[in-house]
Amino acid sequence: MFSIIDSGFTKNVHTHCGNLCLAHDYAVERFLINMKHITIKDVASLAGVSISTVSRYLSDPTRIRPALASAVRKSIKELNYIPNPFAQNLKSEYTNIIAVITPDISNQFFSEACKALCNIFYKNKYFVVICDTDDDPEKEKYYINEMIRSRAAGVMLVTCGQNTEFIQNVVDAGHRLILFDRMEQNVKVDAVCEDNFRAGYDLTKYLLSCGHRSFAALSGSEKSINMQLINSGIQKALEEAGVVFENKYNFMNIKTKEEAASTFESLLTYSDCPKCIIACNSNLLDGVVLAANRMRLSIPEKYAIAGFSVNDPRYTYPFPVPAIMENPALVGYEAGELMLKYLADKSKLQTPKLILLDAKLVLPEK
Amino acid sequence: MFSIIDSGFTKNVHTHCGNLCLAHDYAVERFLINMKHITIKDVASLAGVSISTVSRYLSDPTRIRPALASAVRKSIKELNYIPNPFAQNLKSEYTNIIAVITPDISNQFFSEACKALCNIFYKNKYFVVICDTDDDPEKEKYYINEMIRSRAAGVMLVTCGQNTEFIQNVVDAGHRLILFDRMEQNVKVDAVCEDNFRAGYDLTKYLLSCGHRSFAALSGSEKSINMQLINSGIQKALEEAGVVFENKYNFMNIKTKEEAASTFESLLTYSDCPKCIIACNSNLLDGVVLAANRMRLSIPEKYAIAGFSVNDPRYTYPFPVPAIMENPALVGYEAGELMLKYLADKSKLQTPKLILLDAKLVLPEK
DNA sequence: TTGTACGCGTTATCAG
DNA sequence: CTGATAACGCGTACAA
Repeated sequence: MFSIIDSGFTKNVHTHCGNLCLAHDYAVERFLINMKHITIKDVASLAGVSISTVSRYLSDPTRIRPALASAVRKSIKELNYIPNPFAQNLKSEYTNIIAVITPDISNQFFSEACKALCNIFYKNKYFVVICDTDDDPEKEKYYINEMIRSRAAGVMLVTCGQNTEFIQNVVDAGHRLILFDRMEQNVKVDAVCEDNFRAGYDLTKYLLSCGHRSFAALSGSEKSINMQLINSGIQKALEEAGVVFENKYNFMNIKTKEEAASTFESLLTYSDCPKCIIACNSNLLDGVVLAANRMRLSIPEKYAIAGFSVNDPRYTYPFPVPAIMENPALVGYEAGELMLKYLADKSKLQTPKLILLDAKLVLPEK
Repeated sequence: MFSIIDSGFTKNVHTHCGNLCLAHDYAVERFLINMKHITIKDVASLAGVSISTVSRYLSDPTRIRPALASAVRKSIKELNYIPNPFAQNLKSEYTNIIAVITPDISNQFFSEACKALCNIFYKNKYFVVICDTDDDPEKEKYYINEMIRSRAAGVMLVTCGQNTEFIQNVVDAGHRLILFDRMEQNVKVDAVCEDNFRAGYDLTKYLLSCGHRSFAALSGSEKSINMQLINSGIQKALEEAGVVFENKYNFMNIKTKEEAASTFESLLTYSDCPKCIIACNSNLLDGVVLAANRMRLSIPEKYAIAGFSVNDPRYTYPFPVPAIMENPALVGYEAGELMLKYLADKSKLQTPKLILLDAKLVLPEK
């Protein structure tokens, strides 16, 4: 990595496997005392061949005479030689770096998506670098710039939503960038997202079909595109059913699990408390369930709890909770596949597409 | 980044902020059509100055005549110039890359530790790169090798425990490597870990003080150093109290939350089922709590559940659960601070230390 | 098949 | 204060 895509891995086979286990005194001395890295020149002179012979050996050991090859191999082991990726890249201008830029690596959704991306790119001989932006637009810009500067082969981004123009310019400049999880409606860029509008709609339709008519909703940041889409979906379903959704029961900008729990608890003190509570993300759903457990509420007899979850609700909650099961691994996988397709195609300019993954409504078992 | 530590950031100030927003046709054309990056040479010729003048401008704009400085600035903007980090590093041999190598980024403990590391290094102008090894020794070796190859300034590693010799050699070769969360008892290397032996001991002592005398334990992989330490701690406390811990109630190698739940459920069918269940990691504790909720068990009246949790048990579980509260952010923070100290000291060889962070036993509120 | 020599983009040294 | 030039380590035409 940080090296040429097509030959970097071949080289590793010959030069890296276990090298460090055989650190020769000479190499250690040069490194520790002179702080000087072993170069191809050292290898060449020790092996008694020219630099190019070593270079050739690295790219394909069969291209040189067997006798020299073994001398070179010995020399490489002896000196514990590791090719300098910066010099390699200076020539090639290509790297196998894939940057994954997410707002919050400690969020289960993103960490699972990252995991999927790591796996898919590892298999395809790319090197994944994960960055955490804290949903800070400046940090996001910084990391994107740095990854472009590093000649990353591609950038997978979950944007905070406040770098619209910047992202458009990056894409226009010809860099391979794919959004995942969060779309940007005004940017011509590829994106792989879950269909959150549909998810909100489907879930609400189902709850209506169960006979529910009074709803409360808890959601995260109102700036979040996904929260907006989910809310639109919920609204649409309710409108179609002619159910009025009182605004005072639409709790926005709830950040933590505990905040969700206490919101639900205080909601229960209302005389006209809705019977069906929708939590619009995994964290909030956990919070609502926590509160229900604390209060030993009868679910789903007295109240119905529904929402969005990263985990399978059937095996996560102690009572029936119909929920849209998010699939971060699938989002990561699909986004990764799309990136791989672009990396394989040399063509850079394509009509950007928006891939919407189906929302999966998981119902309680009978 | 992937650039010189001391000057990379200064440069960013002048060259990167918002550059991409002003992509000039010329640059776009050169990049898209010729696939040729803009170099310092282009900037120099457009500005009508020499390469060295531009280079000087980049490192310190005040070092050249104001008139030329503004010409250079204009040229840089016009061409949307971004210094090539590979060329920079080829000269300097130093990077500000910090590699964070973890077994499973989707595990909450590690993702929170990574988050802490990202923050601390971002503040200190280092660039964090996260890698996921899946607890595969080969992947672990691969990533360590690649990061060394990339001249990473430091490597923060959560090892799978099967690369003992390899890690020792890396450290001996003078690379800055720090272990966190999991120690290696036979390697002379710095490590920052939670005191899991003490944690197991303290938790068990507390449970004994509550009057419990019959225990069951659920734990993860028996190969895991942390599981071993926790178990030793538990055993020690029990021995001291003269309580016999029946081996058949020591359930090892439980992997998933659901497996923990069903283990507990089947345990309840035993006629002599222990009254106190200890779950040795966060996931397993969640599973046991899930089962208890499902079965509406009276906790802590009929059974006591205790264990290890990443989250504050008082706000996570609907009933009292005494637990060792793991603190991944602190582990990350302390490990990061230690690395920063080493990076500041130029001295490379130190007696390695093992920093054990205190286990925090969180008791239910009265 | 092997070696020489040049260039990649940058920084640093040295002359002017 | 500025410009020419020599490195940095590697890959590769080109020459032998």
